[in-house]
Amino acid sequence: MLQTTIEMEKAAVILKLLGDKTRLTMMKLIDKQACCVCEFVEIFQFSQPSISQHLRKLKDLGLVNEERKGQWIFYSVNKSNEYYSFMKPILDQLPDQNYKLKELEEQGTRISCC
Amino acid sequence: MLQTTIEMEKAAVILKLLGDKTRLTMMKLIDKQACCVCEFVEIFQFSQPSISQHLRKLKDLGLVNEERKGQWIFYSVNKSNEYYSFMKPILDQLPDQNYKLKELEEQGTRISCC
DNA sequence: AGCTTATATAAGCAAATATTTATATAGTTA
DNA sequence: TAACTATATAAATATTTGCTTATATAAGCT
Repeated sequence: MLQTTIEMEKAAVILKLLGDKTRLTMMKLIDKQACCVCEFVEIFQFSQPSISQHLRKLKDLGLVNEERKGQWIFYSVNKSNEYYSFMKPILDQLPDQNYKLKELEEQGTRISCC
Repeated sequence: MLQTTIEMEKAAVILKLLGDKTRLTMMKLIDKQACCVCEFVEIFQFSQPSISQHLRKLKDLGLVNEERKGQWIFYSVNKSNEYYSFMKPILDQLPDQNYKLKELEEQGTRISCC
């Protein structure tokens, strides 16, 4: 079975993006289901612009999809991106992060959007 | 088949280290055979301290082994490190970098050590 | 021992990155 | 249309990173 390869330059850029705990957790979360910005703000306890800028970087590489639903914008992993197969084994080895969403629900902090 | 997981914190740290093109290329090279510092200096055209500092970071996480042979120190991927299985699928998807060593040989720039 | 070669460490600096506050845009609702 | 909510963008700033030069350490050679 011939292993598909990725350009070194591109691989490094993607790994650098994933090498930030916030973005890595985001990607693991939205690999399973779409999340909106306000959820991330709650989960990570960073300012909204900070969250938006992380998402922007992921979007600039095409790693995520955004879908507007009314005033909310939902982000999810773009599984048809050419580099998804490169990232998949990484994401698969990460522990499930959905408990973070569950926590929000329990706190009742999970906002109107979801 | 249960997928082994890695702590998020640790995963992010490792990905950040691999998210540098120099270190990523180093790791791909020494996944196959040990290389010494002087080779890296030739390959990457950075100062020797710069190379040593990259290697130091990899060593601090236990990702590489160092073996002294006389005045040279050879570095190789530490395959018995607990996180090697996390990195392996990444390294496997990278294009082979051994042509860089071949180039050194052809130039005759490949130093005494090897 | 003294010189040379290979590597590591320390210190300084420049570039890149991530955060914040302030402001703009876009959609929703009264 | 005016007020409100969600998100994006811009600008300022703090932190981190990676490089360089200078210096230290360690091994080999004469």
